[in-house]
Amino acid sequence: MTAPRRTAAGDRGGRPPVSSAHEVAAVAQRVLLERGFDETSVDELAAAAGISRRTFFRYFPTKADVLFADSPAEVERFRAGLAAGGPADSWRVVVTRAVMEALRFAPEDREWALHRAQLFFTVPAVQAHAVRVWATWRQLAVDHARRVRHDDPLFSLAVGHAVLAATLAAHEYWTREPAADLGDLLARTLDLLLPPDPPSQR
Amino acid sequence: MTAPRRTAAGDRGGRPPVSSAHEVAAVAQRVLLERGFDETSVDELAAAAGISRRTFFRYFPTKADVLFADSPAEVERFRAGLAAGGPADSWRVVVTRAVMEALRFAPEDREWALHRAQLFFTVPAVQAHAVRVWATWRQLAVDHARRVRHDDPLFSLAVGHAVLAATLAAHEYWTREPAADLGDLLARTLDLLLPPDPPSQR
DNA sequence: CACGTTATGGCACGCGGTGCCACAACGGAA
DNA sequence: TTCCGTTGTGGCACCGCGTGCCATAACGTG
Repeated sequence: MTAPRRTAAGDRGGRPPVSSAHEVAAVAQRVLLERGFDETSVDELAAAAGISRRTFFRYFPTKADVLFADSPAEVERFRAGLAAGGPADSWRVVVTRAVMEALRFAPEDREWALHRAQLFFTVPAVQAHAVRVWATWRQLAVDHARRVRHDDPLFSLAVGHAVLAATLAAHEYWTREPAADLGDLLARTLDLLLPPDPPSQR
Repeated sequence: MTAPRRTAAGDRGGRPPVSSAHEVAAVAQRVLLERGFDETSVDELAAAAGISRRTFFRYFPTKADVLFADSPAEVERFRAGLAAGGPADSWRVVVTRAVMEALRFAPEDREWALHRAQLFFTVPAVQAHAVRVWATWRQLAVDHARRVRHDDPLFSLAVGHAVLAATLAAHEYWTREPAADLGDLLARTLDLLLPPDPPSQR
């Protein structure tokens, strides 16, 4: 019947892509940082990456998404970090470790991460989009908290929002004091904002 | 010269507005809730309010702004609440009171407030805009915290983000349990998320 | 009536984002 | 080789949001 499946061998067939999401993101990020987010149109980004405007929107559903190309990897690290916590570990420690692990970057990516963070707090459109992306983080944190306090949904929600608030506070401070270590800042803000262990009462 | 100032008497002159921001907001909010945010165009909102599309954008800089018509009043209540705290009051109590005071609504506005909260967590465009509006809240909270701990800017930032996180968590819970009292929820989430009083160490 | 003032509404434009479709570039089978 | 299915590409038209520009309407005052 119409042989829908390709034989085997690499699972390829059809026209090969002229580029990749990673390549386009790398070019676009550089251009966006150089010329400004709102001052750069998608047409310019596409031209810089050597693709058409229409193809750009196949790689990224939104102009802002090009700044979050590695977001899925971060989310996956966060998820793995939450799952890696042993039963003996305090949940606050588990969450803190997971956040720090998820947001860790290679030294050569530090400047890029800093620039991106600065975009969050200066360009409204980027910040707006970041909130939508980080909803996944929040949900993961909420699910994790629910496993600790399945009796108190408000507590779980608060934990989820606390994770985001701590992450944002650390990044905001970082943009003003770039010499600081983001990991240290995250550890401190999480310690400040994560609710304390539930008292043994009730 | 050219008599720039009108004589006196009510400070009026020129063509009178055909409507007001409050009237337009009331109509638009109803339509948006009935037909959905993304499914309603600005042309439809303008037509429903009896004004032109161009005039709509003079009343509100953005389609989403029509949902935040009373935001300035809330911000002002928040600011006043923060300033009203006596020196004997704990800063956590002051902040909690200020938030609850700012977000208090008349009983007849309860349903509208609930619907608006539901829009925050379902329509990405609204949530994105809310973040930008609430940056003012955060800044006020940060400034207030700085008066308590002027030595620790990271602490101040964390407080600011905690206020927003608690507000969001309370609203999110409220949208799922509309029978709950928003004030109670706010008090609980703020108690969970506001950092504890700085220990007397150092 | 002429004038300044203020609000309105129409028009054109740019930009982000989407649906549709023709076509290009690959592998495989006849 | 030719035909075919598959997959990526790019062009085009379209819609909605938001803005700048400008003509004009509606007021008060001289």
